[in-house]
Amino acid sequence: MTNRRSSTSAAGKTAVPASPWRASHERRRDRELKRDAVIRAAALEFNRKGYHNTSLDDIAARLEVTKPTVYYYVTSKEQLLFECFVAGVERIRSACREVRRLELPGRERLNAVLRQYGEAVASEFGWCMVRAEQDDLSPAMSRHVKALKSEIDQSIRRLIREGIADGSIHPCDPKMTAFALAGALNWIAHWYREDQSMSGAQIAEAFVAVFEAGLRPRADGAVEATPRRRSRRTAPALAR
Amino acid sequence: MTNRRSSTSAAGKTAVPASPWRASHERRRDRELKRDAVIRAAALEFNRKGYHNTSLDDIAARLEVTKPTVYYYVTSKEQLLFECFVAGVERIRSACREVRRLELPGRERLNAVLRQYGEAVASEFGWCMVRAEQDDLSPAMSRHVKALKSEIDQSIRRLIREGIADGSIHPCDPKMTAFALAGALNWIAHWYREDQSMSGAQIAEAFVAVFEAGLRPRADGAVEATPRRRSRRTAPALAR
DNA sequence: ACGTATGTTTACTCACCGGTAGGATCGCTA
DNA sequence: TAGCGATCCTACCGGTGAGTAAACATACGT
Repeated sequence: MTNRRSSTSAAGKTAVPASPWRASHERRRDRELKRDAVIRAAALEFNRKGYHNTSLDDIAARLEVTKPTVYYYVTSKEQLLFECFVAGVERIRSACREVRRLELPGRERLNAVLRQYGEAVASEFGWCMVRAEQDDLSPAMSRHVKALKSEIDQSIRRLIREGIADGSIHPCDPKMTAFALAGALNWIAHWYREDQSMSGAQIAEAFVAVFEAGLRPRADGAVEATPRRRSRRTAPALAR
Repeated sequence: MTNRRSSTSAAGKTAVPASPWRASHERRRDRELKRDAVIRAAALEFNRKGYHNTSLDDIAARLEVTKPTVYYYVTSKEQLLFECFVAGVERIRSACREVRRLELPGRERLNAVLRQYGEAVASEFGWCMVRAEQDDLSPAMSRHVKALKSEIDQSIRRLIREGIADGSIHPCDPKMTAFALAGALNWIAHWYREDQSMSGAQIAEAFVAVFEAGLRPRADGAVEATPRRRSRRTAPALAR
Protein backbone atom coordinates (compact mmCIF):
# COMPACT_ATOMS: atom_id res chain seq x y z
CA MET A 1 0.00 0.00 0.00
CA THR A 2 3.02 2.13 -0.12
CA ASN A 3 2.15 4.78 2.35
CA ARG A 4 4.21 7.69 3.43
CA ARG A 5 4.30 8.55 7.09
CA SER A 6 5.11 4.93 7.88
CA SER A 7 7.74 6.01 10.38
CA THR A 8 6.43 8.12 13.22
CA SER A 9 9.85 9.01 14.56
CA ALA A 10 10.46 6.45 17.31
CA ALA A 11 9.34 2.82 17.36
CA GLY A 12 6.71 1.56 19.77
CA LYS A 13 8.93 -1.05 21.41
CA THR A 14 10.58 1.31 23.90
CA ALA A 15 10.41 -1.13 26.82
CA VAL A 16 8.48 1.38 28.88
CA PRO A 17 5.07 -0.27 29.05
CA ALA A 18 2.99 2.79 29.75
CA SER A 19 5.00 5.34 27.85
CA PRO A 20 3.02 8.51 27.39
CA TRP A 21 3.91 8.31 23.71
CA ARG A 22 2.72 4.82 23.08
CA ALA A 23 -0.94 5.52 22.85
CA SER A 24 -0.62 8.34 20.40
CA HIS A 25 1.75 6.25 18.35
CA GLU A 26 -0.63 3.39 18.24
CA ARG A 27 -3.43 5.68 17.31
CA ARG A 28 -1.46 7.12 14.49
CA ARG A 29 -0.55 3.64 13.35
CA ASP A 30 -4.14 2.60 13.67
CA ARG A 31 -5.17 5.48 11.53
CA GLU A 32 -2.79 4.48 8.77
CA LEU A 33 -4.07 0.95 8.92
CA LYS A 34 -7.63 2.10 8.60
CA ARG A 35 -6.79 4.49 5.83
CA ASP A 36 -5.16 1.69 3.90
CA ALA A 37 -8.20 -0.43 4.48
CA VAL A 38 -10.34 2.29 3.00
CA ILE A 39 -8.16 2.53 -0.08
CA ARG A 40 -8.10 -1.19 -0.49
CA ALA A 41 -11.85 -1.41 -0.13
CA ALA A 42 -12.19 1.27 -2.79
CA ALA A 43 -9.91 -0.68 -5.12
CA LEU A 44 -11.92 -3.84 -4.61
CA GLU A 45 -15.15 -2.04 -5.24
CA PHE A 46 -13.85 -0.20 -8.30
CA ASN A 47 -12.73 -3.58 -9.54
CA ARG A 48 -16.19 -4.98 -9.31
CA LYS A 49 -18.27 -2.20 -10.69
CA GLY A 50 -15.98 0.40 -12.16
CA TYR A 51 -15.18 3.82 -10.82
CA HIS A 52 -18.30 5.63 -11.89
CA ASN A 53 -20.68 2.93 -10.87
CA THR A 54 -19.26 2.75 -7.40
CA SER A 55 -20.64 5.18 -4.87
CA LEU A 56 -18.88 6.10 -1.69
CA ASP A 57 -21.76 4.49 0.10
CA ASP A 58 -20.78 1.22 -1.54
CA ILE A 59 -17.25 1.55 -0.30
CA ALA A 60 -18.45 2.51 3.14
CA ALA A 61 -20.83 -0.43 3.19
CA ARG A 62 -18.02 -2.81 2.37
CA LEU A 63 -16.17 -1.51 5.42
CA GLU A 64 -19.36 -1.58 7.47
CA VAL A 65 -19.20 2.10 8.25
CA THR A 66 -20.93 5.16 6.87
CA LYS A 67 -19.90 7.53 4.15
CA PRO A 68 -18.67 10.38 6.35
CA THR A 69 -16.31 7.95 7.99
CA VAL A 70 -14.72 7.33 4.65
CA TYR A 71 -14.39 11.05 4.19
CA TYR A 72 -12.64 11.20 7.50
CA TYR A 73 -9.75 9.30 5.96
CA VAL A 74 -9.85 10.67 2.47
CA THR A 75 -10.74 14.00 1.00
CA SER A 76 -12.56 12.97 -2.15
CA LYS A 77 -13.53 10.11 -4.36
CA GLU A 78 -10.97 11.28 -6.83
CA GLN A 79 -8.22 10.95 -4.29
CA LEU A 80 -9.35 7.44 -3.60
CA LEU A 81 -8.82 6.53 -7.22
CA PHE A 82 -5.52 8.28 -7.26
CA GLU A 83 -4.23 6.42 -4.23
CA CYS A 84 -5.23 3.12 -5.75
CA PHE A 85 -3.40 4.06 -8.88
CA VAL A 86 -0.28 4.95 -6.98
CA ALA A 87 -0.41 1.75 -4.99
CA GLY A 88 -0.40 -0.26 -8.18
CA VAL A 89 2.14 1.75 -10.07
CA GLU A 90 4.64 2.02 -7.26
CA ARG A 91 5.45 -1.63 -7.55
CA ILE A 92 6.44 -1.21 -11.15
CA ARG A 93 8.45 1.90 -10.47
CA SER A 94 10.45 0.19 -7.79
CA ALA A 95 11.04 -2.75 -10.12
CA CYS A 96 12.39 -0.30 -12.68
CA ARG A 97 14.76 1.13 -10.11
CA GLU A 98 15.88 -2.21 -8.73
CA VAL A 99 16.67 -3.59 -12.11
CA ARG A 100 19.22 -0.93 -12.85
CA ARG A 101 21.55 -2.45 -10.31
CA LEU A 102 21.45 -5.84 -11.93
CA GLU A 103 24.34 -6.75 -14.15
CA LEU A 104 22.34 -8.64 -16.71
CA PRO A 105 21.75 -8.35 -20.42
CA GLY A 106 19.05 -5.84 -21.34
CA ARG A 107 16.49 -8.44 -22.23
CA GLU A 108 16.76 -10.16 -18.87
CA ARG A 109 16.39 -6.87 -17.08
CA LEU A 110 13.43 -5.99 -19.23
CA ASN A 111 11.82 -9.33 -18.50
CA ALA A 112 12.24 -8.77 -14.78
CA VAL A 113 10.38 -5.48 -15.06
CA LEU A 114 7.70 -6.99 -17.24
CA ARG A 115 7.12 -9.73 -14.73
CA GLN A 116 6.60 -7.22 -11.94
CA TYR A 117 4.44 -5.19 -14.26
CA GLY A 118 2.25 -8.15 -15.01
CA GLU A 119 1.86 -9.06 -11.38
CA ALA A 120 0.99 -5.49 -10.47
CA VAL A 121 -1.71 -5.39 -13.11
CA ALA A 122 -3.12 -8.65 -11.81
CA SER A 123 -3.18 -7.30 -8.26
CA GLU A 124 -6.19 -5.73 -6.60
CA PHE A 125 -4.95 -2.33 -7.71
CA GLY A 126 -4.41 -3.33 -11.30
CA TRP A 127 -7.77 -2.20 -12.48
CA CYS A 128 -7.39 1.25 -10.96
CA MET A 129 -3.86 1.52 -12.18
CA VAL A 130 -4.88 0.81 -15.69
CA ARG A 131 -8.17 2.61 -15.84
CA ALA A 132 -7.32 5.77 -13.96
CA GLU A 133 -7.95 8.15 -16.78
CA GLN A 134 -7.43 11.81 -17.11
CA ASP A 135 -11.19 12.03 -17.68
CA ASP A 136 -11.82 11.03 -14.11
CA LEU A 137 -9.18 13.15 -12.44
CA SER A 138 -8.63 16.81 -11.87
CA PRO A 139 -6.00 18.37 -14.12
CA ALA A 140 -3.47 18.40 -11.30
CA MET A 141 -3.82 14.73 -10.45
CA SER A 142 -4.10 13.87 -14.08
CA ARG A 143 -0.72 15.42 -14.69
CA HIS A 144 0.71 13.49 -11.80
CA VAL A 145 -0.67 10.22 -13.12
CA LYS A 146 0.60 10.95 -16.56
CA ALA A 147 4.05 11.71 -15.28
CA LEU A 148 4.24 8.41 -13.44
CA LYS A 149 3.05 6.48 -16.44
CA SER A 150 5.46 8.29 -18.67
CA GLU A 151 8.32 7.49 -16.36
CA ILE A 152 7.57 3.80 -16.62
CA ASP A 153 7.23 4.00 -20.35
CA GLN A 154 10.57 5.67 -20.67
CA SER A 155 12.18 3.06 -18.47
CA ILE A 156 10.88 0.30 -20.66
CA ARG A 157 12.02 2.02 -23.82
CA ARG A 158 15.46 2.50 -22.35
CA LEU A 159 15.70 -1.15 -21.41
CA ILE A 160 14.74 -2.05 -24.94
CA ARG A 161 17.37 0.24 -26.40
CA GLU A 162 19.98 -1.18 -24.08
CA GLY A 163 18.96 -4.67 -25.00
CA ILE A 164 19.30 -3.90 -28.67
CA ALA A 165 22.68 -2.32 -28.02
CA ASP A 166 24.04 -5.32 -26.13
CA GLY A 167 22.55 -7.69 -28.65
CA SER A 168 20.14 -9.40 -26.30
CA ILE A 169 17.09 -7.92 -27.99
CA HIS A 170 16.09 -8.18 -31.61
CA PRO A 171 16.42 -4.78 -33.34
CA CYS A 172 13.06 -3.00 -33.30
CA ASP A 173 11.34 0.30 -32.77
CA PRO A 174 11.61 0.90 -29.01
CA LYS A 175 8.57 3.10 -28.84
CA MET A 176 6.17 0.80 -30.62
CA THR A 177 7.56 -2.21 -28.88
CA ALA A 178 7.14 -0.58 -25.49
CA PHE A 179 3.56 0.29 -26.38
CA ALA A 180 2.85 -3.25 -27.43
CA LEU A 181 4.36 -4.79 -24.31
CA ALA A 182 2.71 -2.37 -21.91
CA GLY A 183 -0.61 -2.69 -23.70
CA ALA A 184 -0.62 -6.45 -23.56
CA LEU A 185 0.16 -6.36 -19.86
CA ASN A 186 -2.27 -3.58 -19.04
CA TRP A 187 -5.02 -5.50 -20.68
CA ILE A 188 -4.63 -8.29 -18.21
CA ALA A 189 -6.62 -6.14 -15.81
CA HIS A 190 -9.60 -6.44 -18.13
CA TRP A 191 -9.91 -10.17 -18.24
CA TYR A 192 -8.29 -11.20 -14.99
CA ARG A 193 -11.46 -10.54 -13.02
CA GLU A 194 -13.34 -13.11 -15.01
CA ASP A 195 -10.65 -15.62 -15.70
CA GLN A 196 -8.56 -16.35 -12.66
CA SER A 197 -7.40 -19.71 -13.85
CA MET A 198 -3.82 -18.60 -13.41
CA SER A 199 -2.00 -16.59 -10.79
CA GLY A 200 -0.56 -13.21 -11.58
CA ALA A 201 2.94 -14.61 -11.59
CA GLN A 202 1.97 -17.38 -13.99
CA ILE A 203 0.36 -14.94 -16.38
CA ALA A 204 3.34 -12.64 -16.26
CA GLU A 205 5.59 -15.58 -17.01
CA ALA A 206 3.44 -16.73 -19.89
CA PHE A 207 3.40 -13.27 -21.39
CA VAL A 208 7.15 -12.91 -21.16
CA ALA A 209 7.44 -16.18 -23.01
CA VAL A 210 5.15 -14.89 -25.75
CA PHE A 211 7.03 -11.62 -26.03
CA GLU A 212 10.36 -13.33 -26.22
CA ALA A 213 9.52 -15.85 -28.88
CA GLY A 214 7.36 -13.86 -31.26
CA LEU A 215 5.03 -15.46 -33.75
CA ARG A 216 7.45 -16.36 -36.52
CA PRO A 217 8.98 -19.79 -36.06
CA ARG A 218 12.59 -19.77 -35.01
CA ALA A 219 15.49 -21.35 -36.80
CA ASP A 220 16.80 -22.83 -33.60
CA GLY A 221 14.32 -25.37 -32.33
CA ALA A 222 13.86 -23.59 -29.00
CA VAL A 223 10.17 -23.90 -28.31
CA GLU A 224 9.72 -22.25 -24.97
CA ALA A 225 12.09 -19.91 -23.24
CA THR A 226 10.92 -21.01 -19.83
CA PRO A 227 9.75 -24.39 -18.61
CA ARG A 228 5.97 -24.10 -18.67
CA ARG A 229 3.43 -25.56 -16.36
CA ARG A 230 0.31 -26.30 -18.28
CA SER A 231 -2.76 -25.23 -16.42
CA ARG A 232 -5.37 -26.94 -18.53
CA ARG A 233 -8.86 -25.82 -17.84
CA THR A 234 -11.68 -24.80 -20.07
CA ALA A 235 -10.92 -21.12 -20.25
CA PRO A 236 -13.51 -18.59 -21.38
CA ALA A 237 -13.07 -14.86 -21.95
CA LEU A 238 -11.35 -13.13 -24.81
CA ALA A 239 -10.18 -9.91 -26.22
CA ARG A 240 -12.08 -8.16 -23.52
CA MET B 1 -21.09 2.74 -39.82
CA THR B 2 -22.35 -0.71 -40.42
CA ASN B 3 -26.01 -0.11 -40.15
CA ARG B 4 -28.79 -2.51 -40.79
CA ARG B 5 -31.76 -1.28 -42.72
CA SER B 6 -29.45 0.09 -45.41
CA SER B 7 -31.71 -1.17 -48.16
CA THR B 8 -35.21 0.30 -48.18
CA SER B 9 -36.55 -2.15 -50.71
CA ALA B 10 -36.31 -0.34 -54.07
CA ALA B 11 -33.63 2.10 -55.15
CA GLY B 12 -34.35 5.79 -55.65
CA LYS B 13 -33.25 5.91 -59.27
CA THR B 14 -36.57 4.73 -60.77
CA ALA B 15 -36.60 7.29 -63.60
CA VAL B 16 -39.92 8.64 -62.40
CA PRO B 17 -38.93 12.10 -61.23
CA ALA B 18 -41.80 12.79 -58.90
CA SER B 19 -42.55 9.32 -57.70
CA PRO B 20 -44.81 9.46 -54.70
CA TRP B 21 -42.38 7.12 -52.98
CA ARG B 22 -39.28 9.10 -53.56
CA ALA B 23 -39.81 11.58 -50.85
CA SER B 24 -40.45 8.99 -48.24
CA HIS B 25 -37.43 7.08 -49.46
CA GLU B 26 -35.25 10.07 -49.18
CA ARG B 27 -36.64 10.81 -45.81
CA ARG B 28 -35.88 7.35 -44.63
CA ARG B 29 -32.41 7.64 -46.03
CA ASP B 30 -32.04 10.98 -44.40
CA ARG B 31 -33.04 9.55 -41.11
CA GLU B 32 -30.40 6.85 -41.31
CA LEU B 33 -27.82 9.45 -42.15
CA LYS B 34 -28.78 11.53 -39.19
CA ARG B 35 -28.87 8.56 -36.91
CA ASP B 36 -25.39 7.65 -37.95
CA ALA B 37 -24.31 11.20 -37.33
CA VAL B 38 -25.69 10.95 -33.82
CA ILE B 39 -23.79 7.76 -33.15
CA ARG B 40 -20.64 9.15 -34.58
CA ALA B 41 -20.97 12.30 -32.52
CA ALA B 42 -21.43 10.16 -29.44
CA ALA B 43 -18.29 8.20 -30.28
CA LEU B 44 -16.30 11.37 -30.73
CA GLU B 45 -17.55 12.78 -27.47
CA PHE B 46 -16.99 9.54 -25.55
CA ASN B 47 -13.50 9.61 -26.99
CA ARG B 48 -12.81 13.00 -25.57
CA LYS B 49 -14.27 12.74 -22.13
CA GLY B 50 -15.22 9.16 -21.50
CA TYR B 51 -18.65 7.64 -21.34
CA HIS B 52 -19.64 8.75 -17.87
CA ASN B 53 -18.33 12.24 -18.21
CA THR B 54 -20.26 12.83 -21.39
CA SER B 55 -23.84 13.98 -21.01
CA LEU B 56 -26.40 13.66 -23.71
CA ASP B 57 -26.48 17.42 -23.75
CA ASP B 58 -22.83 17.36 -24.79
CA ILE B 59 -23.59 15.08 -27.67
CA ALA B 60 -26.57 17.14 -28.65
CA ALA B 61 -24.48 20.30 -28.47
CA ARG B 62 -21.90 18.82 -30.81
CA LEU B 63 -24.66 18.22 -33.31
CA GLU B 64 -26.11 21.65 -32.62
CA VAL B 65 -29.45 20.23 -31.59
CA THR B 66 -31.10 19.58 -28.24
CA LYS B 67 -31.23 16.49 -26.13
CA PRO B 68 -34.73 15.34 -27.09
CA THR B 69 -33.62 15.36 -30.69
CA VAL B 70 -30.94 12.85 -29.84
CA TYR B 71 -33.57 10.74 -28.14
CA TYR B 72 -35.57 10.88 -31.29
CA TYR B 73 -32.93 8.77 -32.97
CA VAL B 74 -31.86 6.64 -30.10
CA THR B 75 -33.62 5.16 -27.13
CA SER B 76 -30.99 5.55 -24.44
CA LYS B 77 -27.46 6.55 -23.69
CA GLU B 78 -26.62 2.94 -23.22
CA GLN B 79 -27.76 2.13 -26.72
CA LEU B 80 -25.52 4.86 -28.00
CA LEU B 81 -22.51 3.21 -26.45
CA PHE B 82 -23.61 -0.14 -27.72
CA GLU B 83 -23.95 1.09 -31.30
CA CYS B 84 -20.51 2.62 -31.17
CA PHE B 85 -19.15 -0.65 -29.92
CA VAL B 86 -20.79 -2.58 -32.70
CA ALA B 87 -19.56 -0.15 -35.32
CA GLY B 88 -15.99 -0.74 -34.19
CA VAL B 89 -16.19 -4.44 -33.71
CA GLU B 90 -17.97 -5.21 -36.93
CA ARG B 91 -14.89 -4.37 -38.90
CA ILE B 92 -12.90 -6.96 -37.05
CA ARG B 93 -15.58 -9.58 -37.35
CA SER B 94 -15.78 -9.15 -41.08
CA ALA B 95 -12.01 -9.38 -41.30
CA CYS B 96 -12.19 -12.67 -39.43
CA ARG B 97 -14.75 -13.97 -41.90
CA GLU B 98 -12.95 -12.73 -45.01
CA VAL B 99 -9.70 -14.27 -43.97
CA ARG B 100 -11.12 -17.75 -43.92
CA ARG B 101 -11.37 -17.73 -47.67
CA LEU B 102 -7.72 -16.89 -48.12
CA GLU B 103 -5.41 -19.73 -48.96
CA LEU B 104 -2.49 -18.51 -46.94
CA PRO B 105 -0.43 -19.86 -44.09
CA GLY B 106 -1.99 -19.30 -40.69
CA ARG B 107 0.39 -16.57 -39.68
CA GLU B 108 -0.38 -14.49 -42.75
CA ARG B 109 -4.07 -14.85 -42.16
CA LEU B 110 -3.62 -13.92 -38.53
CA ASN B 111 -1.61 -10.87 -39.49
CA ALA B 112 -4.35 -9.76 -41.84
CA VAL B 113 -6.84 -9.90 -39.01
CA LEU B 114 -4.51 -8.15 -36.61
CA ARG B 115 -4.01 -5.33 -39.08
CA GLN B 116 -7.74 -4.78 -39.37
CA TYR B 117 -8.01 -5.08 -35.63
CA GLY B 118 -5.40 -2.41 -35.11
CA GLU B 119 -7.02 -0.06 -37.57
CA ALA B 120 -10.40 -0.56 -35.99
CA VAL B 121 -9.04 0.28 -32.56
CA ALA B 122 -7.43 3.41 -33.97
CA SER B 123 -10.71 4.49 -35.56
CA GLU B 124 -13.18 6.87 -33.99
CA PHE B 125 -15.03 3.92 -32.54
CA GLY B 126 -11.95 2.29 -31.08
CA TRP B 127 -12.37 3.84 -27.70
CA CYS B 128 -15.96 2.71 -27.34
CA MET B 129 -15.13 -0.69 -28.69
CA VAL B 130 -12.44 -1.19 -26.15
CA ARG B 131 -13.99 0.48 -23.16
CA ALA B 132 -17.56 -0.71 -23.46
CA GLU B 133 -17.69 -2.57 -20.21
CA GLN B 134 -20.29 -4.75 -18.69
CA ASP B 135 -20.38 -2.19 -15.87
CA ASP B 136 -21.88 0.38 -18.18
CA LEU B 137 -24.40 -1.82 -19.94
CA SER B 138 -27.56 -3.61 -19.01
CA PRO B 139 -27.17 -7.35 -18.54
CA ALA B 140 -28.76 -8.04 -21.91
CA MET B 141 -26.47 -5.76 -23.89
CA SER B 142 -23.54 -6.81 -21.79
CA ARG B 143 -24.12 -10.39 -22.83
CA HIS B 144 -24.32 -9.32 -26.43
CA VAL B 145 -21.06 -7.43 -26.19
CA LYS B 146 -19.37 -10.30 -24.48
CA ALA B 147 -20.50 -12.71 -27.13
CA LEU B 148 -19.07 -10.56 -29.90
CA LYS B 149 -15.79 -10.15 -28.11
CA SER B 150 -15.61 -13.82 -27.41
CA GLU B 151 -16.22 -14.64 -31.03
CA ILE B 152 -13.26 -12.54 -32.05
CA ASP B 153 -11.10 -14.06 -29.39
CA GLN B 154 -11.95 -17.53 -30.54
CA SER B 155 -11.18 -16.62 -34.14
CA ILE B 156 -7.77 -15.40 -33.16
CA ARG B 157 -7.04 -18.48 -31.12
CA ARG B 158 -8.06 -20.67 -33.99
CA LEU B 159 -5.81 -18.83 -36.40
CA ILE B 160 -2.97 -19.28 -33.96
CA ARG B 161 -3.64 -22.99 -33.67
CA GLU B 162 -3.81 -23.34 -37.42
CA GLY B 163 -0.59 -21.41 -37.78
CA ILE B 164 1.13 -23.68 -35.34
CA ALA B 165 -0.23 -26.70 -37.17
CA ASP B 166 0.99 -25.56 -40.57
CA GLY B 167 4.32 -24.50 -39.14
CA SER B 168 3.97 -20.82 -39.85
CA ILE B 169 3.66 -19.89 -36.19
CA HIS B 170 6.08 -20.66 -33.40
CA PRO B 171 4.54 -23.18 -30.97
CA CYS B 172 2.91 -21.36 -28.08
CA ASP B 173 -0.10 -21.25 -25.81
CA PRO B 174 -2.90 -20.02 -28.09
CA LYS B 175 -4.95 -18.58 -25.28
CA MET B 176 -2.23 -16.50 -23.68
CA THR B 177 -0.89 -15.46 -27.04
CA ALA B 178 -4.31 -14.30 -28.16
CA PHE B 179 -4.70 -12.33 -24.94
CA ALA B 180 -1.34 -10.69 -25.45
CA LEU B 181 -2.00 -9.76 -29.06
CA ALA B 182 -5.51 -8.46 -28.45
CA GLY B 183 -4.37 -6.57 -25.36
CA ALA B 184 -1.56 -4.82 -27.15
CA LEU B 185 -3.90 -3.80 -29.93
CA ASN B 186 -6.74 -2.78 -27.66
CA TRP B 187 -4.43 -0.55 -25.75
CA ILE B 188 -3.81 1.51 -28.84
CA ALA B 189 -7.12 3.19 -28.12
CA HIS B 190 -5.65 4.58 -24.91
CA TRP B 191 -2.73 6.41 -26.33
CA TYR B 192 -3.84 7.09 -29.86
CA ARG B 193 -5.85 10.14 -28.81
CA GLU B 194 -2.75 11.83 -27.55
CA ASP B 195 -0.18 10.55 -29.95
CA GLN B 196 -1.37 10.64 -33.52
CA SER B 197 2.07 10.70 -35.01
CA MET B 198 1.21 7.63 -37.04
CA SER B 199 -1.86 6.53 -38.92
CA GLY B 200 -3.89 3.56 -37.80
CA ALA B 201 -2.51 1.47 -40.63
CA GLN B 202 1.06 2.36 -39.76
CA ILE B 203 0.56 1.45 -36.15
CA ALA B 204 -1.07 -1.83 -37.05
CA GLU B 205 1.82 -2.62 -39.33
CA ALA B 206 4.38 -1.74 -36.68
CA PHE B 207 2.63 -3.93 -34.14
CA VAL B 208 2.48 -6.88 -36.47
CA ALA B 209 6.22 -6.49 -36.99
CA VAL B 210 6.77 -6.55 -33.23
CA PHE B 211 4.55 -9.58 -32.75
CA GLU B 212 6.24 -11.49 -35.51
CA ALA B 213 9.79 -10.93 -34.45
CA GLY B 214 9.61 -11.20 -30.68
CA LEU B 215 12.25 -9.82 -28.36
CA ARG B 216 14.85 -12.55 -28.53
CA PRO B 217 17.33 -12.02 -31.37
CA ARG B 218 16.93 -14.34 -34.30
CA ALA B 219 19.48 -16.68 -35.73
CA ASP B 220 18.70 -15.58 -39.26
CA GLY B 221 19.70 -11.96 -39.68
CA ALA B 222 16.19 -10.86 -40.65
CA VAL B 223 15.70 -7.58 -38.88
CA GLU B 224 12.29 -6.46 -39.98
CA ALA B 225 9.59 -8.56 -41.51
CA THR B 226 8.18 -5.66 -43.47
CA PRO B 227 9.87 -2.64 -45.03
CA ARG B 228 9.31 0.11 -42.54
CA ARG B 229 8.70 3.76 -43.11
CA ARG B 230 10.22 5.71 -40.31
CA SER B 231 7.98 8.47 -39.10
CA ARG B 232 10.39 10.31 -36.88
CA ARG B 233 8.84 12.82 -34.62
CA THR B 234 9.26 13.59 -30.98
CA ALA B 235 6.71 11.23 -29.60
CA PRO B 236 5.33 11.58 -26.09
CA ALA B 237 2.90 9.33 -24.26
CA LEU B 238 3.51 5.96 -22.75
CA ALA B 239 1.98 2.98 -21.19
CA ARG B 240 -1.27 4.79 -21.00
C1' DA C 1 -13.86 14.26 37.42
C1' DC C 2 -13.23 17.07 33.20
C1' DG C 3 -11.89 19.16 29.02
C1' DT C 4 -10.12 17.67 24.64
C1' DA C 5 -8.53 14.60 20.63
C1' DT C 6 -10.28 11.51 17.78
C1' DG C 7 -13.55 8.95 15.46
C1' DT C 8 -18.22 7.92 13.85
C1' DT C 9 -22.97 8.88 13.14
C1' DT C 10 -27.54 11.03 11.46
C1' DA C 11 -29.46 13.98 8.52
C1' DC C 12 -29.06 17.02 5.20
C1' DT C 13 -27.82 20.09 0.73
C1' DC C 14 -27.06 20.67 -3.89
C1' DA C 15 -25.91 19.93 -8.61
C1' DC C 16 -26.16 17.20 -12.32
C1' DC C 17 -28.12 14.27 -15.68
C1' DG C 18 -31.02 10.67 -17.95
C1' DG C 19 -35.28 10.66 -19.60
C1' DT C 20 -40.14 12.51 -20.89
C1' DA C 21 -44.49 15.29 -21.89
C1' DG C 22 -46.39 18.10 -24.85
C1' DG C 23 -46.34 21.72 -28.01
C1' DA C 24 -44.44 24.44 -32.21
C1' DT C 25 -42.83 24.10 -36.98
C1' DC C 26 -42.04 22.55 -41.54
C1' DG C 27 -42.78 20.05 -45.77
C1' DC C 28 -45.49 17.14 -48.21
C1' DT C 29 -49.90 15.36 -50.06
C1' DA C 30 -54.56 15.86 -51.47
C1' DT D 1 -55.03 25.39 -48.12
C1' DA D 2 -56.37 22.10 -44.84
C1' DG D 3 -54.49 18.23 -42.84
C1' DC D 4 -50.97 15.07 -41.49
C1' DG D 5 -46.72 13.07 -40.27
C1' DA D 6 -42.05 13.83 -39.23
C1' DT D 7 -38.89 16.51 -36.72
C1' DC D 8 -37.22 19.25 -33.15
C1' DC D 9 -38.03 22.34 -29.39
C1' DT D 10 -39.05 24.28 -24.33
C1' DA D 11 -39.82 22.97 -19.95
C1' DC D 12 -39.93 19.87 -16.71
C1' DC D 13 -39.42 15.48 -13.40
C1' DG D 14 -37.09 12.33 -10.45
C1' DG D 15 -33.24 9.89 -8.95
C1' DT D 16 -28.72 9.66 -7.58
C1' DG D 17 -24.65 10.55 -5.40
C1' DA D 18 -20.74 13.61 -3.87
C1' DG D 19 -19.85 16.15 -0.18
C1' DT D 20 -20.95 18.61 4.54
C1' DA D 21 -22.76 20.27 9.21
C1' DA D 22 -23.25 19.20 13.44
C1' DA D 23 -24.28 16.16 17.03
C1' DC D 24 -22.67 12.25 19.53
C1' DA D 25 -19.42 8.81 21.54
C1' DT D 26 -15.27 7.13 23.29
C1' DA D 27 -10.77 7.26 25.07
C1' DC D 28 -6.92 10.07 26.49
C1' DG D 29 -4.25 13.22 29.26
C1' DT D 30 -4.31 15.95 33.49
